[in-house]
Amino acid sequence: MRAEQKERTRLALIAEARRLFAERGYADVGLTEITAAAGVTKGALYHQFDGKAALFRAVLESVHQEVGGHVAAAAEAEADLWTGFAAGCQAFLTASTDPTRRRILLVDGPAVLGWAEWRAFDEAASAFHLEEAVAGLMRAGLLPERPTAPLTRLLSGAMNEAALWLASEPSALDDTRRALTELLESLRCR
Amino acid sequence: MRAEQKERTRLALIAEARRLFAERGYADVGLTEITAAAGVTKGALYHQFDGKAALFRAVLESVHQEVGGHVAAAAEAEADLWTGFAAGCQAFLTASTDPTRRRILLVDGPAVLGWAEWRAFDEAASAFHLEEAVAGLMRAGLLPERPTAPLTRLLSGAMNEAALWLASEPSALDDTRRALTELLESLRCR
DNA sequence: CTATTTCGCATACCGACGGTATGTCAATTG
DNA sequence: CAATTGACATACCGTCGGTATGCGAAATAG
Repeated sequence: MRAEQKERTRLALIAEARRLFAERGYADVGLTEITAAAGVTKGALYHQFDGKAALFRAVLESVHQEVGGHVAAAAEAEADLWTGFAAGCQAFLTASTDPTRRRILLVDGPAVLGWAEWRAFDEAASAFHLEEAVAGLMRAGLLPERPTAPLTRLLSGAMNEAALWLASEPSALDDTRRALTELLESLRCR
Repeated sequence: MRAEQKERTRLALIAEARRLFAERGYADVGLTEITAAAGVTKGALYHQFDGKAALFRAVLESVHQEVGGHVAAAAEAEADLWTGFAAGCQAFLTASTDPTRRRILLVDGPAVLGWAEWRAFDEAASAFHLEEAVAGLMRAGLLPERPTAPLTRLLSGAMNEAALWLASEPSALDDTRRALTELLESLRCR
């Protein structure tokens, strides 16, 4: 079938683009290199995507879905609401630190798509879980009742930055996980 | 004097580049437009800087210095150690939200220079104050004794993200300032 | 089983961009 | 005042993202 062939090309382009973007960054990778790695030509790329930014968007989407999946899985594996929340945060930290995701997700993402669009993706994936969790914890009396959005942004940013930092200081992993746990605990209602 | 002329050209290029980068982002502004706005040609630019990225580096440096100055001024205006810390954080939030700084500092900065180099700039300016403050608060017994670096990164990231978010939700300013204050207070030793 | 259409993709090409090599002229210096 | 420096302009190059067009195989109709 032709549709299968089309999908194969799409997936190959996304996979190779993701690999190269993760290694060297969006700006330093040309379409020629991506298409060559995927075994097609620029014509194929422009048949599948609206341009370089659109290809990046597709890559970012796959990254976001993976991260969101890890976060949700870790959170749901815990019975307790608070424990699930903490586990989700740690899972987010781990998933975002992964070198196949970090740069695409946290560095190039906002710059290429603009922060507003990047945030829309973030919201649809991992940040959605985070804000839902925050809201749930407030309802359960585990966090003080406040507007959820600002706290969610603060927490999201803290974890994003920590993930980037861990890339350059991998030995600080344990300390960082502890610091994150303590930060969350300090917010908890007693 | 010739040196004065050189400095004038440098400053004009930095000023115009900053304005344009802040408005439309690094990738969408060509050197032709920058040099035209500064009243010189590309030759002058390449005489002063090693390239587009080097010009951006100079721009980022000026932004960082401004932010660092605001943070330090706000912190030193308070007599109390903790109050100065909190004021510095709020000042950082305000200074980073400014549209002439936000995009350059928080979005394009990491993408253009790479996160590692961006962080070196951050460290030299505002993050230095932050980590010093955290260390001082631990010595004074106002924060639990822990490794300073992870907590500093978490706080820095939280404020960065909040600043970006405020750009799209300016009405949330008060809520966000409160949320930041409460976050800091919750960390404080009692 | 051919004729025709469809569509995934390759090829060839364009304008614009970042970057470089070279030229020029005023300010400095001895 | 001759020689030199250096701040800058001009002209040019290679490469990139993007577009227009054509081809050939698979799907579909008669």
